[in-house]
Amino acid sequence: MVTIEDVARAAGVSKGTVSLVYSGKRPISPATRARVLDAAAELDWVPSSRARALATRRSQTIGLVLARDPEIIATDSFFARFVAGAESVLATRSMGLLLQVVSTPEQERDAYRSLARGRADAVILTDLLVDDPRPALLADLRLPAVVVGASPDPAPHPRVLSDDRAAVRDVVDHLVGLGHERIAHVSGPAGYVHGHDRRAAFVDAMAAHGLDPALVVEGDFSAQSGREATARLLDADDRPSAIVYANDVMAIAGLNHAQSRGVRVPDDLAITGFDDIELAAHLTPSLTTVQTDVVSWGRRAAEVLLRHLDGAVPEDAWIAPSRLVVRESTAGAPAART
Amino acid sequence: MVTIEDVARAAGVSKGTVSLVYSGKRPISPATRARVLDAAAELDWVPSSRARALATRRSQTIGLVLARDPEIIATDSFFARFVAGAESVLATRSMGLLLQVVSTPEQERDAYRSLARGRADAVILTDLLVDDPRPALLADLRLPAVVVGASPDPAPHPRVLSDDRAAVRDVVDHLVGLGHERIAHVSGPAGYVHGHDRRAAFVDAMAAHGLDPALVVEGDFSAQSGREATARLLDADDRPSAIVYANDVMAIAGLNHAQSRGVRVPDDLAITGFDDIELAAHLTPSLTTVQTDVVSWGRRAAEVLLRHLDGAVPEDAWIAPSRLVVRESTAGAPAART
DNA sequence: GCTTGCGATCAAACCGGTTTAACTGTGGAT
DNA sequence: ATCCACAGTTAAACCGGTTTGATCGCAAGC
Repeated sequence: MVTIEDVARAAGVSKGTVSLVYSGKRPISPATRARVLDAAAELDWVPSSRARALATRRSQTIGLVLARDPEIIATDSFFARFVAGAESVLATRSMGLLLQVVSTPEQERDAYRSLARGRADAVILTDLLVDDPRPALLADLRLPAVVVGASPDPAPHPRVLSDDRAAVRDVVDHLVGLGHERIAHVSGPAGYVHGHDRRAAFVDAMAAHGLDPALVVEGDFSAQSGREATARLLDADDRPSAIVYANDVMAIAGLNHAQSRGVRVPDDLAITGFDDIELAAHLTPSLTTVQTDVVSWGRRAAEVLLRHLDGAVPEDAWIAPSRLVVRESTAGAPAART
Repeated sequence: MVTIEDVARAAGVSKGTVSLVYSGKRPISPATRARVLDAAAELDWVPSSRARALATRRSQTIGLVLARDPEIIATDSFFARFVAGAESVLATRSMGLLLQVVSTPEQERDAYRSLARGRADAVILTDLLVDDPRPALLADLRLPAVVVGASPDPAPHPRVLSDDRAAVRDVVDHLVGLGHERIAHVSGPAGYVHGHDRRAAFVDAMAAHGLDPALVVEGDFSAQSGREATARLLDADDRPSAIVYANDVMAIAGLNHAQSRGVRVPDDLAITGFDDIELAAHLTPSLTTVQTDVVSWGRRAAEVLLRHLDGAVPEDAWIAPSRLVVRESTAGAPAART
């Protein structure tokens, strides 16, 4: 394996000089620079990132720890889009994204500790729990971080935020505008901040219209749970004329379940999703949903972190608010109730 | 930052001894071991992975370079499931998965070079192109690798394989069994080995039944392309009575397009997908498809790589063959043709 | 003519671990 | 009593870069 020493020898300089040629931290004469670069090219030398990481105390890596069951990550469209967005920014600095999937709280703690001890320069925190121990842990480990999505307000870390409340309000306004009054909500897991927040936004929006926001069922973002929640709502005495789902997957499963028991969508039941996954536009009926720009979330998170690492004062970043996309699943007024 | 030196001092031993306590490469007396562990716990010390990486020439990291447009990665269900599977194995050795997304061939080359220079101990190769330069590049860089899915036969790297041909044959057999004769195929991009192979398998299976395998349209796995390919097939003079899609997303988009022009599924047109994504079972009609265990792919790929790194002779691994899952989109015999 | 200043370079220390060759003390064999 | 084997430990070299204080040659300033 060829080292900086070999390059230095070939160019007739010291290794310090070779290093300076690459870092540019001190002036180097054009002649020397050329000799060094030639020698490096000749020997096909690339600096060892391991050695560089040790010397600079930077590993050029951002950590992302996912504390979920692998199967759930798999079905979650958020994950892949977010990672793609973050990477598109990190790549410009030739930084990498180090993924770790853990299943127990101890594993999670260890993962963050090992990241803090040199595997990563900073981490991205997603899926915040209502009482999440991680911000405190990271502050303790002195590991720079960015929090994606809402987090408790006196935030120790910069955040990437988007106004979901407005989008939820738009959805409810849209349905009310069509004449719906009994509107139900299938939420995400209440333990998560975003699930919690969207549900609160739904309750608020309903209250703003003087409607009863009691029809809320908790789901877990899976198709299975969307189907079950829908069944529960349709079995109720006074079934809703519209259901607002916290993501598209649950909405699609609900849509299908409704159709399978002869409930017509949108005539008997209006349905809205959240995310705007690729398939939402390709269903029968196509799905009214809220378009979230998850790729931008990833991009912004990476940007915030890079600025942070560059020494700037960490600042929250806002994403353009999610946008309601009206399609067929909410077309027309609700059928007259009996 | 507390170092191994501090721990050694606190325990009254040399740093070499501290190191040996953790690596277990030489016998250490129980008394010393206890003193060292106590001191480490007291000081809250965890070995620096950067220093360890330099000294051991191992970074405890597997690289995964994705040469695709970020937006496409996002829609691909393969990616998240595969990563989850791989991580579930790597986690047991506290290894990480380093992701890099690149968009140009030069970036790709650089990414692999930098991985080879210490960022990763090995890499996973997915989405092989028909004439992929990467196996040769990696061999050149002396970077251990595992290839996921088919690869040209005198393979320089161990592979993780699954018999897609059999699954495609099952699909065709199933449709022929129902009485279909004009069966079309919407393939994946022909530049990819797996897309190429599945298409070849389709052609073979049709030939085995003495049927004309000419109705093949190339797609790119996106919903958009599924819809367009379907439109083209349904516009043809002699439209097919069944369409075999190379993935579920294209199949669902095709299903929707057919329905939107009044073609009944499965009565007028039978449809099959490939992947068995979560939503496939939750559509109207639910989708007949091929269940691929992508999580296992990821798991096996990681296992092969770890064994390789442990010094074992690299060996190909086989995944249980994909399984046909019959649902409503192919129910019943085709309507009588006019 | 002698300092002063400065651009260019070098040697050595350093980052924080692992690994090796050598050393010590103890008990068993001869 | 002497030698040997061996478990337990250490000091020092090493991994491959970066960074710093010192050095050197040379032109400008007085």
